Amino acid sequence: MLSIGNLSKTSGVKVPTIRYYEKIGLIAPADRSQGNQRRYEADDLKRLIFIKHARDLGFHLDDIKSLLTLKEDTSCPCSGADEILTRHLSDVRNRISRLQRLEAELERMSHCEGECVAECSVIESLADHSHCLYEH
Amino acid sequence: MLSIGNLSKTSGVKVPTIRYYEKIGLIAPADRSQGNQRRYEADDLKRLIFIKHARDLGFHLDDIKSLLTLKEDTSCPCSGADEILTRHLSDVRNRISRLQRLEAELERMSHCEGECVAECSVIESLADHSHCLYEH
DNA sequence: TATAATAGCTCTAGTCACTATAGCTTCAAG
DNA sequence: CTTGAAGCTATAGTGACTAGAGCTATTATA
Ligand SMILES: [Zn+2]
Ligand SMILES: [Zn+2]
Ligand SMILES: [Zn+2]
Ligand SMILES: [Zn+2]
Repeated sequence: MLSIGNLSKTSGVKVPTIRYYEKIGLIAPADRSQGNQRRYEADDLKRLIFIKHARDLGFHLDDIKSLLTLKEDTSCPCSGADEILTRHLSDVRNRISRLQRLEAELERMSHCEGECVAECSVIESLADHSHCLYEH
Repeated sequence: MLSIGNLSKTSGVKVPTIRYYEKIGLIAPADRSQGNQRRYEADDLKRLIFIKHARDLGFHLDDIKSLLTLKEDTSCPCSGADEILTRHLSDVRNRISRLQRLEAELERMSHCEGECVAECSVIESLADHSHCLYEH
C-alpha cells in the first residue's frame, strides 16, 4: 500500500493533483488508513501513470476519462480510442500551423532599427495589422 | 461617440471582453451617457485595436499593458518593447517544437491495426511511455 | 407620442487543469 | 515521547474570457 506522497513520487503526479483527480471522479475515491489517510495499490498507480502519460501528450481530461472507460472493457472495438487520438492529432497540427504563422509574423516584427518608441517597428507593427503577412 | 456595441463591431473585440478589459484596468473607465451607458471616442478605438492585434499575436495581457505604457511615452527607448517581443517569440518557438514532438508521437501511435481494445496500439502506447520516441 | 425591439447595465458564476494557502491531524524516526 | 514531515479539508486564485439573470436605456417604427 502506497501513501499519496509515494504514489506522487512514483507516478510523477503532484499530490494536490491526485486529490483533484479524485474530486472530479477521474480516479476512484481511495481507500483510507485508520487515521483517514489515502492508501493506494498497484492498480491505482497504473491508472495514474496512464493519465499522466496522456496528459503529457496533451489529451484533455474528459478524453482521458473516455479512454479509461474504453480501456476497462477489453472486448470493445477500439475505434472510439482511435477517433479520440485522430481528433487530438489534428488539433495539435492546427495549433502548430497557427503558431508557425505567428512565428513568421513576430520574426518579421523583431528587426527594430529604431532607438525610441516613436520609431520602433515593434510598436508600429502591433498598432497596424496591414503590415502583417497573414490573418490571425 | 461610439456605443460599446459599435466599438465592439469596429474593433472586433466582444462587448463583454471590453467591459472585462475596463475592469482589469487595461483600458480606462469609459465616459458615460446620461443613462449611464459607455461612450467611446477615436482614441479608445485605437487603443482597443492595438490590444486586439497583440492578443491575436498571442501576447499576454500584462505584456500588452506594458507595451501600451511604453507606447505612451514616445521619447522612451524602445528596448523594453523589443525585449517583450523577443521573449514572446522564443516562447512561441518553444511551443512549436514541443508540439512537433507531440505530433510525431501521436502520428506513430495512430496506426492501429487492432480490432478490439485488447489489441489497440493507441491504448497500449498511452499505457507505456517506453515505446515513445521522445520525453515529454 | 406610445410601444416594442434592441442594446446596454451590474453582478455572479462557470470554464480548464491545476496551484496555493490556512488551519488542522496523523504518521514515522530517533 | 517528542518532533518534524506528511496528510487532511476547504476555500480561493490563476488567465482570459464567457454565460446568465434581472434590470434599464435607447431607438425605430406605428
Ligand atoms: Zn524598437
Ligand atoms: Zn496582424
Ligand atoms: Zn485501436
Ligand atoms: Zn511517452
